[in-house]
Amino acid sequence: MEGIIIDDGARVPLTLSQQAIRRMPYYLKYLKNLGASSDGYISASTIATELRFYEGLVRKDLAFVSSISGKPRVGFRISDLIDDIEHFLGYDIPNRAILVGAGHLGKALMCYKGFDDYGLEIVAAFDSDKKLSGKEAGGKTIFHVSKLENLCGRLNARIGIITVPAYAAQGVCDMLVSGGVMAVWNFAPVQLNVPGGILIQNENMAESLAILSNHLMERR
Amino acid sequence: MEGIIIDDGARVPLTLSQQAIRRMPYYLKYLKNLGASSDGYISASTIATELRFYEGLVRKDLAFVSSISGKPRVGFRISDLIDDIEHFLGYDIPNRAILVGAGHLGKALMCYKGFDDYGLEIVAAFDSDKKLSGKEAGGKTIFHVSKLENLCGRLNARIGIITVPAYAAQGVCDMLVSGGVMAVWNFAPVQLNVPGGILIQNENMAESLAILSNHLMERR
DNA sequence: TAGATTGTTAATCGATTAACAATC
DNA sequence: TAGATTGTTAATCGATTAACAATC
Repeated sequence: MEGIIIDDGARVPLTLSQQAIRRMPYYLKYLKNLGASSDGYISASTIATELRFYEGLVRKDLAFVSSISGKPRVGFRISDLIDDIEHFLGYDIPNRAILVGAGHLGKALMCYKGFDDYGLEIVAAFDSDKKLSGKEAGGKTIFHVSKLENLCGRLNARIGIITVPAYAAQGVCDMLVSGGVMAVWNFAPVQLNVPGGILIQNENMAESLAILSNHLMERR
Repeated sequence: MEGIIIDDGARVPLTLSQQAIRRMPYYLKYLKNLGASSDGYISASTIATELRFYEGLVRKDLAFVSSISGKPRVGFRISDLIDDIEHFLGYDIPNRAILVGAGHLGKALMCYKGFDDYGLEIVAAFDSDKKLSGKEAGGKTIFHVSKLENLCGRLNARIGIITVPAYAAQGVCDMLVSGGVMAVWNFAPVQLNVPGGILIQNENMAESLAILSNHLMERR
């Protein structure tokens, strides 16, 4: 089993699985909602019960991100856990992003206030429609897509968000990569090709709809 | 190994894994894009290369949804595959849905044209803001949320789409369930509780952002 | 102390990946 | 025939789940 061995012989995996990373926002949200009592303590067992995860799973997840061990009979200090998870997820250092495709979905994302909580900051948007150039949505300016590669680096954007139609997505992706982004959040229903080291995170609603539809089929 | 044994002794799994279901829209999209040559044939090997899946995986997936076997040296008839996948996903019988929460994201979904392709039809929307009652977006009427439970059944909606803030999501979910939906597409960042038999499909952007942010952390 | 909670180790499960035999 | 493609079987991998020993 892969892992690093630290001083006292304990063994910790080198990286957290994607699924485990996906669980982190749920822990964070739950812990933050405890709010008032946030100078208190909480046990992994309680978290597991509330979120319907297995206890061992929660313990493993927390052991990985937590800077300190939980105390037997007491649990973890809530405020410490919150800090540790936010640090692990990098929410303390906001990630700058540019968005391409200022249609309905693109504008909805530009207007969404909640990204602050997730350390995401959309700094500008781009669209191929010249009528949109110079317009604003959610307080962010929309530029013509021809300015993308130039502005991307100057804006210091590390994330590109793609909300264009499927047929245009690969072209946009290439521009984002040459503009210097290191991760792409792709809402278009296509598999994008990128050089190694660039992360593609697909938010493909077609996937979700496939699961929903399949479930309804089975219920007939 | 679980499975049913059919006449000729071949063994086929009873259900397709969630991951496999998620791959279906990619197959479908790719096959449809072949367009012009769609009275032709295609091999699983070609599909695998194009979509960057393993050959065996593609074969297993296609064997499950395809009504007929592929022919050695020839492959599958494209139009047959398209029909089979659309049938498997239930895209030939549109699923009626109601949406709750006509904010930016809710409106974006109401205005999105692409759902036709995925067999989803949003028939109405609901919001707690009385100023929105009677308004329209994407050609669909917005009703006050107090009418939800009554209208849900009458509209024959089987899917409920939740685009309200996190704190309101569970309440909305309960209404949808008592209104008779059998599946919930949840955009709020919370784990919803539902009775057995109801499917919850989470579209939690916080999960994706966690992965993006974690990747950028590691690149530093 | 007894017991709640911790972290760890081993077993199970399921999907992916690789290797192979069958078919036209 | 030789070879491309098929479907199947076995090996690998990794995550979840269960069981357990350690700690205050």
